[in-house]
Amino acid sequence: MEMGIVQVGIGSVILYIEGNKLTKIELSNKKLDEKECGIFTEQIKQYFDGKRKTFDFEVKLTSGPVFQKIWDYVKKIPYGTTQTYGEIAKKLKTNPRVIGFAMASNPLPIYIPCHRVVSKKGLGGYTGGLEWKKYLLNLEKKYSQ
DNA sequence: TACGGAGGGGATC
DNA sequence: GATCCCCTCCGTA
Repeated sequence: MEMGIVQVGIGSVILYIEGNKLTKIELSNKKLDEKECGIFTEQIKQYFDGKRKTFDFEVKLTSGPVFQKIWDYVKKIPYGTTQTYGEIAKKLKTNPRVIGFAMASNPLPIYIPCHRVVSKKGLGGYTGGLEWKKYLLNLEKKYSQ
């Protein structure tokens, strides 16, 4: 299992790579030492520089069919925009509750832009902490203009 | 089989 | 507005 670390303004992004595929992304609020790891760290860096809006490396997702569907849909939410749990639930003919659960168990934040999924009333929650969610939304807002 | 989770909407005060 | 309550449902243990 290989590992890559990218340092960003708010903390560090830790990437876990198995074979040629990204298996897990972890968000840390600590400043960790950077560690290059091929296209994975490269694309993440570009994303945080506002130079990249989509990722095209291989990933490994292991979960049930419903979550796969939800993640696939979330991946298609355009850069710089947001959608509510309710809207997505309606599109996929399921419950907002299920969407929330899918986001919470999503192993690949950023790659699957769950920060673009917000609650109808506010921000909703975020696995790596709400600071990250705000940071990412702000970043995309800044670079999508 | 039971349980919980990053929501939503309606009823009520 | 602010609570409360009930809906609903997939993955994990």
